[in-house]
Amino acid sequence: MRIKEGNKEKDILEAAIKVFAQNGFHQSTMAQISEQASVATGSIYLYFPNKKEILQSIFDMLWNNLFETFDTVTSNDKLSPAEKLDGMIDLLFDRFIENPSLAIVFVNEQNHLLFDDKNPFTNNYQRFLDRGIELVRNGIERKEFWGEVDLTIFKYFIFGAVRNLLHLWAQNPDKYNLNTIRKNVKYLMKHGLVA
Amino acid sequence: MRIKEGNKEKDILEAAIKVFAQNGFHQSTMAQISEQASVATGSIYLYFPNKKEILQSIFDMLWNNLFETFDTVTSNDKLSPAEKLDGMIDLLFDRFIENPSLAIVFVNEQNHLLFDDKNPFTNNYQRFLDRGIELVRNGIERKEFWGEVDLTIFKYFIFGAVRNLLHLWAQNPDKYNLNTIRKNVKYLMKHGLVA
Amino acid sequence: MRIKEGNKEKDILEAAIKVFAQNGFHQSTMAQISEQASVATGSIYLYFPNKKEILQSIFDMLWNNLFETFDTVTSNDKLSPAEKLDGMIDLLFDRFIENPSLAIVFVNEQNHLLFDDKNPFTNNYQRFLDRGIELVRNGIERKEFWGEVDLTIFKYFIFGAVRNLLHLWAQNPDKYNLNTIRKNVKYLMKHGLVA
Amino acid sequence: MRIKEGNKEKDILEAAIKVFAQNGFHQSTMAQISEQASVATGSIYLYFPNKKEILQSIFDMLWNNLFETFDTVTSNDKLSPAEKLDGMIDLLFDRFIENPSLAIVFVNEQNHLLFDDKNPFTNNYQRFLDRGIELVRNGIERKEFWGEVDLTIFKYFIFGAVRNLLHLWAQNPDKYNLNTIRKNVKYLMKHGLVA
DNA sequence: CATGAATGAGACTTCATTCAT
DNA sequence: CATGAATGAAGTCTCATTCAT
Repeated sequence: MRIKEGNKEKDILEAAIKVFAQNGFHQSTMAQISEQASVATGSIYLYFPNKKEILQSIFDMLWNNLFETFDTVTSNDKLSPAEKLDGMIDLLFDRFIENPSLAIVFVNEQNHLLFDDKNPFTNNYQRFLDRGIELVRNGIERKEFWGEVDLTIFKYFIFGAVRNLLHLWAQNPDKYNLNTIRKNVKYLMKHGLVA
Repeated sequence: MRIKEGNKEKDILEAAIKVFAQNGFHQSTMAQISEQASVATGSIYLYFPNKKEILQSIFDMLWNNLFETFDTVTSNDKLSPAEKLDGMIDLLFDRFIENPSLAIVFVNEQNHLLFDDKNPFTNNYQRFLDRGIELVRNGIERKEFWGEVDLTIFKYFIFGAVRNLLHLWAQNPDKYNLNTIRKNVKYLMKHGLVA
Repeated sequence: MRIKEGNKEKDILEAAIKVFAQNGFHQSTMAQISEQASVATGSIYLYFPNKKEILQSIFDMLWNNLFETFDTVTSNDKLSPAEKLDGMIDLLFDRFIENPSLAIVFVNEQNHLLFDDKNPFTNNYQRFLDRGIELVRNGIERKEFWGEVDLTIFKYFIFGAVRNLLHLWAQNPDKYNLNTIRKNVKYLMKHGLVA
Repeated sequence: MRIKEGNKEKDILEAAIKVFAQNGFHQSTMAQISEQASVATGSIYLYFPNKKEILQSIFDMLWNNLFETFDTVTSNDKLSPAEKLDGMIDLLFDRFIENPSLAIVFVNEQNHLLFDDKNPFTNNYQRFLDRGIELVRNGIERKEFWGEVDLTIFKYFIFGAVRNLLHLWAQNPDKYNLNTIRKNVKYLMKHGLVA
């Protein structure tokens, strides 16, 4: 038999990320993905039941991955809530810094999946964000954060901001310096615009 | 005489907003739009050359509209830069408060258009945002705002945040109070999380 | 608008009968049908939701039609049960005599539909056969028919015999004379082989 | 040593019969057959050149088998033509009584093969039936059978009847008693419906 | 001999767009 | 202007067959 050599599933996933990033999910065809992955079109279906599931898998991978690394940030008891929040920002940025295409897919296509049906990945996605919220709640209790902030609103506020900046960067990784972006985000998140 | 020929173009546009909001641009069909607009499918092509141009027009309308109302906020010389920024936030939120569907389309589909080709609307969209940037620059000069902030980054930061919160609200207008969201946004934008 | 001229639905149905007869249902493609009907492939879907439904419609038409003409045979009270059965044989043969292709489709493809799901046409198909059974039951009560015969078995016996003979004829309408076949069927049904 | 290499060809054939009976020839996949046979998909091609040939082989086997046992019935000179015909009916029914799946395949798929190309099995199939015809001709000569009967027509008549009844039974072997069916067939074949 | 991953041709179906009325 | 039937290109997915191991 022809042994499943290499990691064709991973090849396909990476090809899909590139293609989705370039054309958007709906403009991308299975043929494009298979070509990018140097694989026959039909072979994709050995690994994924359909096109949507490929996108799904990309996000599953992303959030599982992110969620797993979460503890590396928060387990350190010496850090203040604010520092831990900074750590989460770093986690996100670090995850994408090697892969701008993934950032673009993340920014553009996640909504397509979010409200469709109960997706398993939603769990880790939401769970990740909710851990962040815990940090904020903690900071409020310690009087380090402003007590009037609505936690859910903050969650969407900062997540939207980060997402949009990732998009800006990913669209043109050479033009914007991700570390500058990162620094600004951390500052604005904590202190806002007003001097 | 033809009774109430009304404004068929507007009917179509409004129908499209609803349909796009519900299914997303690519999942929406011309047939759905025409039905929602109570118009024959072929009639759409009397007003728009193709499907994409409908989306385009939605954004044109949106940003032209927004850009036009801009002066109402900034012409008042008694207001500080910070107050004017608040005014821009209000402008955005007010624009969507009557039309959650438009908010959803705005949030989900704008990216599809942004990097495609030179779109005319991009002008007013960018122009609107850039006026905001002027305000920030002004505030920095007056030492009211933090001087280290990168203007472009701030632009994307706050725009992403607002966009994501509009999405949250539009998805469930009865659950979240847009004014609470608005208040939080204004505060976080200016003072951040830290007490 | 382009008015639905002629009877395109009927054209497609007739084309499908020809194509199905020639290649069998599964070997037939929508493209073949559309070509035979002088219609664009996509147009078929204006009239039928999918390929299987075309086959379905063929049988619906066939059996509804047959069932409707049934009374012309049985309402005549002067006829004996045997004569009425002969009349049913005639009904069947007459239905196909103008359309050998329909006979072939009928013989080859009906089974594909029969056990799939509850098909509406099954009703008229079964109803037609069951009317025949009523005639037999009647004949038995009058002592005109052999009392030991199992009605269901007879139903399948004679129906299978007729079907197979229709196939023989339809495959080569010029070689076999349908009236000769018909005469033999009637005789064998009633008196069997033994002198 | 390779334990029980058994007869893989036979395994595949039997698996195919089951699978074809359940789904029909065209709905059946090579993968289903290989799984049912506990064999790798590719292995099927060591024994059969393609899918159609499997079906072919099933019928070859069936008719060769039937044809071989034929003499057991007709060589007995003490039997009348009518009794010999009964014997042929028995042959057929006995062949299927242990294997309803084979009956279903036989009934549903034989036509697909019959008019395709010159199939070798057609020989034994036709030869078998023609032997039956010889018996009828013989009976006619002896004035035991009705002289007006067209031999070919009778062949298709009785074969269609039997086939349809086998189908009825095979679809639900527990509901219908094959011996009752057999008895009815023999009677109807010889004496018909009329008392 | 045996395996089953890989292939790629081809089928069904959708839908933006056209155009005869 | 308006209509909606008709078009046909294009995309997703299936599956018989091949072939490297």
